[in-house]
Amino acid sequence: MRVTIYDVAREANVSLATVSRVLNNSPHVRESTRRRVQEAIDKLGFEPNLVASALMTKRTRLVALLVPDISNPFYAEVARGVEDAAAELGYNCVICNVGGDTAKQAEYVNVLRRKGIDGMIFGTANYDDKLVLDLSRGSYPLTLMARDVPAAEVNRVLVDDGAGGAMAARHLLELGHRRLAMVTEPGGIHSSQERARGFREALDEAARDGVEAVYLEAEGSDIAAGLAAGRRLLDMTPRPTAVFAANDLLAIGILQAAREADTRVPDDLSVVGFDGTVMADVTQPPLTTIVQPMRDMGKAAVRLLVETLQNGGEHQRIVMSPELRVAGTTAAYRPARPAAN
Amino acid sequence: MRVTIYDVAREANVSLATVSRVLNNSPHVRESTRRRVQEAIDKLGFEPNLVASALMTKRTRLVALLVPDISNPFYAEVARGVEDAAAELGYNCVICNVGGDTAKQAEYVNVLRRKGIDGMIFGTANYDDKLVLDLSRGSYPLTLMARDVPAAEVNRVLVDDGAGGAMAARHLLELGHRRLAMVTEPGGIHSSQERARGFREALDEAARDGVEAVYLEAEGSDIAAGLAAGRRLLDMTPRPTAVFAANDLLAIGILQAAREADTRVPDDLSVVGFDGTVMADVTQPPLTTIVQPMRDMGKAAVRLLVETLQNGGEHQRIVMSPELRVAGTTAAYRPARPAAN
DNA sequence: ACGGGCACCGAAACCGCTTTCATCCGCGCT
DNA sequence: AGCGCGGATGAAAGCGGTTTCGGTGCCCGT
Repeated sequence: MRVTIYDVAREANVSLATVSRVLNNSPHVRESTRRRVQEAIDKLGFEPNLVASALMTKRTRLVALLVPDISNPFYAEVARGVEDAAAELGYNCVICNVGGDTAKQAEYVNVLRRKGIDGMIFGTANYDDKLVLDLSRGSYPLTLMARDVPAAEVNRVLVDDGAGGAMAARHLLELGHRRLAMVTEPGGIHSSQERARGFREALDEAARDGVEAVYLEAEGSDIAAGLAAGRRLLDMTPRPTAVFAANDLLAIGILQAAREADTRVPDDLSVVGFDGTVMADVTQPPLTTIVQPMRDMGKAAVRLLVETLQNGGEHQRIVMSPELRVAGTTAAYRPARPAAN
Repeated sequence: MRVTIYDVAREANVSLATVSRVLNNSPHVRESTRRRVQEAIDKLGFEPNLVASALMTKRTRLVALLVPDISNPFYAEVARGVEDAAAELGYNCVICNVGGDTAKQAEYVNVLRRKGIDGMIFGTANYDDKLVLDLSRGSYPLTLMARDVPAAEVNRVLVDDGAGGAMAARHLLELGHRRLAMVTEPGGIHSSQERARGFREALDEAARDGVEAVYLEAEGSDIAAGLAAGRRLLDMTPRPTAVFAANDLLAIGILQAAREADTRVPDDLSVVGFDGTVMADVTQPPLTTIVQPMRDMGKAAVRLLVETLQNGGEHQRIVMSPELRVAGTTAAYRPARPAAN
């Protein structure tokens, strides 16, 4: 049987209450008794059972992170930030892969709450997520990551997707490209739409000198979808000279399509991605991309969550800025295509 | 105040004990009472507090996964498998990034135990990890992943690293390479040494026809370390025509070094990696590598853990086989280097 | 000398569930 | 009719802490 607070009390000749006070650094305990208790604790090697404590205090110091898929480098990077910050603040972090499955997500949330998890970070909410709305109404501590649910009363850590899209557009325009394409993620993925909006608006602003743009919706968010979209793109006439993909994986797929078609990147086609995961560093050439501060986003998410856990105050909203990282897949537009290589 | 088992008892006109029996599917309750209780539960929307239950049963249905870094694609993939299997078995999974820090790891283990985590999966043990040995002596449920601690009484899920190394060797020999190199991870990383051993032994076996091999220890396990090692490698005379790297990141670094040096892969240099992470798919050319069944390893690790959690039986040991995946970075040795391109 | 206030501490209730143990009841058997 | 038995149920004791509430003892002011 493990040593309990009771054993300590007896050893130190005090009551349970006093031991508990010492454990919790209550100010109302004489220095001499505190020392006596501490000695008993050390002598017996007592380690408080946090489950028991949680039953009374209703705090497990556990938070959950819900993501579509932890093996996706973007979420892995976010998770790293989350766990780092959580650990620093004395929390542990349970991870859940919910895929795209709403029912699964609800099930997770249910058991997590029963297990006493103090709060959650959603990296996976839909635009009008019913679950998030319900939780927020029940004032369960929440912070949303990267995806917003406008109607909910919760914390949020977002990235300015619109600004990111605009960065991509301006970068390509500055390189002299005038026939552009954008490949978006399918369906109602809000961030993808925002990126497209920012991209379009930045183009419109510069439209005086005849910029054309075509928008393609991919069938998925992964490399395969990017490959398919890339093929379609390269079949167009006239062909775009530059393309902006809503995430790195799509961009990588497009690189592969270009290689298939013997289209040289960046000579014949410039490509810009979005996210800035490690994957962008290992392509050849390395991918020019709009990078999100993934780790910092994760850290900020926990900080907000823990803040409301401890002070319960107003919900906060943090919007982070993405950054253009120019690498090898973008180059100045060259009007005359060189003779067949 | 949330509804408790006590409210249900009153509503259904039974005692707490009976409600508890219904909740736990105890056989000793008459069908009619079971139904009555169930109705009360539904009516009140009762959801059992698992913290309270854990206090009594000593089971939180929480397991922990300790890895050096979740943002490393290898561990992210493993984590995915772990979480999937855990969820299937009714467990949740807390993730910890321990880096290489032994003290940090001990600290994690300490608070996890206090929080009542049922068992742990170590993806991060050293060869003679003191902590693992202590835990195993205290018969705390454990399973080791990918890294072994021979002296410990625990479950383990391993990959046959030696066999993997041998596969790499045989593949390169079959392609006609005779001047080989291997780049290992630094220090006492057991798996890396095993891979080297398997590689060497397979070479020795075929050594009759004059095979040379050089072994290089990288300064780290990441791309940068691979790049540095690659540079050294390419400076050698005579230069190896094929290289086996102890992991994909090192291999990718070597590819980058080759590109710097205008050495064509696979024409002038064949490269084999180890792991089979997504990163191997996005290099150009895609990396030939020895793939580990990362997800399955994660799943198996949880299954063993949960098994000993529930039945407490003998500790098991599973050794999985890696597989050679031939992609674009390996090609037949061409004795005469073609004229300058 | 005496009342009031404060710092410190202990007794006991409590968090919400599980589990043991005793009780009760109905039934079959002799 | 009396007895033993087994299955269903309830009372109560935990699990290991936290927290409230009240009681000391001591110091201070008057």
